[in-house]
Amino acid sequence: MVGRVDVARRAGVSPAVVSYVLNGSHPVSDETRLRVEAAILELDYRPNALARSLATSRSHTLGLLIPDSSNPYFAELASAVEDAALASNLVVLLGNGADDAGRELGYLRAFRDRQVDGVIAVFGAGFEEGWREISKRRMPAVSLDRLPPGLDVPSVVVDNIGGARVATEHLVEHGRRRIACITGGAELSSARDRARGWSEALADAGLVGGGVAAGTRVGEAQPVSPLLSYGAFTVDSGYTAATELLRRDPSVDAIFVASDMQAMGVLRAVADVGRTPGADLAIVGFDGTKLSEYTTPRLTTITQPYAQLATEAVGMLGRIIADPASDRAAMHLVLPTELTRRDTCGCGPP
Amino acid sequence: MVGRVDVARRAGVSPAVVSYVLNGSHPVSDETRLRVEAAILELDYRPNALARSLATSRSHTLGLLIPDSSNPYFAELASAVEDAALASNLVVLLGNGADDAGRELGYLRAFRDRQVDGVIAVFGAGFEEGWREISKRRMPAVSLDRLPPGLDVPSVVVDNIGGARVATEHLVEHGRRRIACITGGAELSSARDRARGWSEALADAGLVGGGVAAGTRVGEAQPVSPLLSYGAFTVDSGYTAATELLRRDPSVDAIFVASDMQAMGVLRAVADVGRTPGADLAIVGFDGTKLSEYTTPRLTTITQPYAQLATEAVGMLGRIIADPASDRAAMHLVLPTELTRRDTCGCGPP
DNA sequence: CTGAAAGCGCTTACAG
DNA sequence: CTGAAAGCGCTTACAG
Repeated sequence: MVGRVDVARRAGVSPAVVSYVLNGSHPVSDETRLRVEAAILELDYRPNALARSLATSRSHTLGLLIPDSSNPYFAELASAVEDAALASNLVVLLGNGADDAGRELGYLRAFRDRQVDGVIAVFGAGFEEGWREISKRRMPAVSLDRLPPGLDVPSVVVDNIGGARVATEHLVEHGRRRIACITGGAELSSARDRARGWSEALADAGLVGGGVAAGTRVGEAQPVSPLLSYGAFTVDSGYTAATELLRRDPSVDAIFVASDMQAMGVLRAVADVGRTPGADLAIVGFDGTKLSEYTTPRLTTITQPYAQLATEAVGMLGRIIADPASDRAAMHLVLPTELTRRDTCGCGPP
Repeated sequence: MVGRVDVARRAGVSPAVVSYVLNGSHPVSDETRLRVEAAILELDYRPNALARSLATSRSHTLGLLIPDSSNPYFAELASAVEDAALASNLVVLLGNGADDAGRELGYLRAFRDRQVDGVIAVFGAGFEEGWREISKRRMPAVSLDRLPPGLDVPSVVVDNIGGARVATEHLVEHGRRRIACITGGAELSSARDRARGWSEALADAGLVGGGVAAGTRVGEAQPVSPLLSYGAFTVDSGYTAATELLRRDPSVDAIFVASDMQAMGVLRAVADVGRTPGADLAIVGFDGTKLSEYTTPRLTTITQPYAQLATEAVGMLGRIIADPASDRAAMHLVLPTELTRRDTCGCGPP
């Protein structure tokens, strides 16, 4: 492998000078610079990033922790983060926590060992242990998509309560009266806040169904309403929940589903029991994944601003890296969502 | 940050000894080992992987290049690779080529600069330039999911021709006579081979529609049959292609769609024109993504062995890394697919 | 503007 | 079994 020394020799300068022209941090005469640049090109030299990182304490690498990278929603989110990282000249080290606290912690350590400049984490099972590790190691980090239970950490999330309210209100506008909610894991702020928004909207409309034990912490959230079902943000979970819900209470005339993946499962379950989405059962999802546009019928959903979420998260991380002493507790960003009207709510053909 | 020297001081030994117990590569007295281990625990010391890599020339990091990581099929494939990598104690550096040759090359360089132990690549647009870079830099690498046009490189792929044949034959068994094919980009071996399998099955059954300019290279593949449509492995592409196809030729009674994502778009298009999948139009997809189980109607598809593909790819890469002089040209693996019968083919309710 | 030298945090012959 | 020392490939004061 050709190294800096080879370039120096070829250009007839000292190795240090090669670094100087590489980094442009030091004055170099034009004539010398040209010779070195020529040598670099001729030898097709590329500096060893590891050695450089060791010397500079900057790896230009970002650790990204995702709870389930094969889930299309997270895949879209991760892809957006990667784009934003690339724009900041950062390469992504990817960790799929697989909703396992041990695995999440393992990746966090692997990231730290490799001296990532920072991490963007969507924690699953191991939020508390994970964040403790991050704090202990003083790693720059921002929590994306969800908030840790009871911890004050830099975060970028969407207005889950607001989005869920809009979704539910839209269902109410369509004349629905018995509106259920199928959401994700009760330990996730995103899942709980979406249930909360649904609950609040119902209360405002004078409808029954509310009561989510709002503001609860891990373990405390209970499906206090028979119309509310906690599960997981997966297709299977949505399928199971809807099957169960419709069996238990056929009078349900609408469902706010807190993720598109679950909504796809719900659509399947609804077809199984012979109901017609958009007609005798209105449905609104959450996420606005690319796929939501192609379901049959088309899914009405709450669209998240992926690119913006990613850009803001990377930006926030950049600020923390630049100024480690910055007040991280004050870094919280909540982005708005948007209602995308399609067919399952009743706006279009069933 | 606590370093090896701190541990050494605390344990009352030389820094070298800390390395010895860390790596277990050198004899150390039990008593000393215990003292060092205690110091490591007390100081919560973790070795700097960058420094270690610089000294050992092994980064325990793998570069994974994906053409579109937000596409659910690739997300599942990437996730499988990550699992396999983890099992081999490798962390994944992820690059989303975004079907852009320049971006692919950029990631390849970023991987090399960071001294990845090897790369697993699913090339999009820049197969040739990308592989040239890999060869020039002598990076251990294996091509996953597709073969480069005209290049002999280590690869792990699925039996695309065979799978497509099975899919098409199944359609024939259902009594279909006018069977179209919607596939991916004509420059991709996977897309071409699936079209080829379809064509061969038609010929075997004495049906019209064949002719894919089989064995073609980039740019030469032409949609020689009006029943064959090249596009891209995305939902939108599938939607567009099916809309166009059904408008042009309403007599089509079946479609073999070469990817599940496209099939989801096809399902949407079919609903738009008022046809009924599984009844007056049979459909079989390809990939066996998790989502395919939840479409309405349920998608019959050719299932790929994700975990096995990933494990074999990582294993092959491991062999190349272990023995750089190994005969890479001889490393080719083709795994079988499986027909998953559901509803869109006519086996189940429409 | 240029270069010798120390340092980044490890590994690993080699000598003792 | 233990340790001093060279080396991995860079960066960056510091002196000239």
